[in-house]
Amino acid sequence: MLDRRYVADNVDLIIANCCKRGSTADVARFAELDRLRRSMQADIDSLNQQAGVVSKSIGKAADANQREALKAEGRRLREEIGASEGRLQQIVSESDEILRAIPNLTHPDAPTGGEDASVEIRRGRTPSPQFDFKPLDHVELGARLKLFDFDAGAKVAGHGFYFLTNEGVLLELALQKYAVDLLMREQFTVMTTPDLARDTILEGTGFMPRGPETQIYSITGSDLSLVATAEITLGGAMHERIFEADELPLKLCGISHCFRTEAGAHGRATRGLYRVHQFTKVEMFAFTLPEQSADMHAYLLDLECALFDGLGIPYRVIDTASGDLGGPAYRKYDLEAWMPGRGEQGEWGEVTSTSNCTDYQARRLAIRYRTPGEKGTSFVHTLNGTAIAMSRAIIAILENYQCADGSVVVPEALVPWVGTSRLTPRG
RNA sequence: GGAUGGGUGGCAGAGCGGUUGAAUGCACCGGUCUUGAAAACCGGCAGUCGCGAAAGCGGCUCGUGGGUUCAAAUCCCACCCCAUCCGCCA
Repeated sequence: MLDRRYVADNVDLIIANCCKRGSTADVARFAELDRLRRSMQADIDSLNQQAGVVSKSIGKAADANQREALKAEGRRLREEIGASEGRLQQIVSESDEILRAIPNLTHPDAPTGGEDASVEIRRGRTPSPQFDFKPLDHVELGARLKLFDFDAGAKVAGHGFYFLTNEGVLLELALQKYAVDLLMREQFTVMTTPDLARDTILEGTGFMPRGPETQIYSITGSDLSLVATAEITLGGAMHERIFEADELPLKLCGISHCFRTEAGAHGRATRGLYRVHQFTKVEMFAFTLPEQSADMHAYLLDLECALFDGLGIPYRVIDTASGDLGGPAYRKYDLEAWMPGRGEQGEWGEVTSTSNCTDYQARRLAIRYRTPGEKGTSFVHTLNGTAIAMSRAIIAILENYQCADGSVVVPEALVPWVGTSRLTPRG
């Protein structure tokens, strides 16, 4: 959420930004409502003041007659106030709804436009593999190696769910340990996190539970939803927190399951592990001072690169275009890994993403910091980044490390935990 | 699921229906003292919204929402949250 005052004072700028972002938020309507709100607030304030004066005078009334007259006057004023407040409340709630839908500002260097406008800014250290055979996709590889069971997943929970089996499990555990080890070396505080969160926390983080187009599973009869990412819980963990400036930046890393309905995504790259309703993810999250967030963002991106370089997976880095940033992000970088088994010739597929949300999440989550010697508090900046999303990392590993005989080499970095350097087909 | 207790300013913690936006302590800021620091002492110190160029003025806020009243942190109702104990349980 942006600052109400800032939006009201910069309507043209905000409209232009919404346009870049592909947001349909009715900013002009917001501005109109906010003007109305201000003038009504002024009226109510003055009525309140009058009522207060009347109330105080009752105690000093000369006689019973005067007292009754004053009481009547007070009653009349309060009724008038009540009516005005009702109308004001409607205006506020309508304008709030618009305000919440307005996306964050956009970094001036972020490319403008839709998905096609996104810009590749970097390649990973590992070149794309050249096969002298027709590479298989991860579904086929996994079937031969018995790494997952989609039939059982569908039987138990429906399409989009799966069981990991055998070394598939070891791969996932290895990836988690690999990511966590690196992040602990980088002084992140590692934690496992709740897989459910209150709707207020989801909303504070910029997710919309229970809408018609929601990506979120909700628990009926409660205000809880399954989290779509640990970003929600890690950000929510500091709800209403006031940091001392010297406590920042704070770097957290959370392991959670992620649940997504993927509403409206049917038919699009739904094969195998690519788009599933549940996966496990190691997520990075940072709280910073405003002046630290740009550097932190670059740092999170570097860590994502280091993780995938360390796995020997080819990837490219995308500077996400304005129309694809979603609500909270001010700027976003995606890592897209090369997936040789996708499509006809192989395709890039998103494996991680890191966003600088500036103060957009912090405002709704009420996460602030205090600077010694300065009055008041300011909102922190929040950033998030995928360390490793298990399902997609597994796709990238299987497809890039496959051999002509259907075996798959285990990335050097994972061998200690997988316990073998090669996965071979089982009879 | 059952029982009890509790939600007040950055924290801790008082609070009689009107003079309490809120005692007190801690923390914090400024000052005196000191070579410096500590201690002691003096002073200041909630947030937010509106009007205003500013100084300032005014409103609202004591978990949330309703109610009683001229007037509610204080009385009534509902709900939410937190803690502890009991039951169940990995």
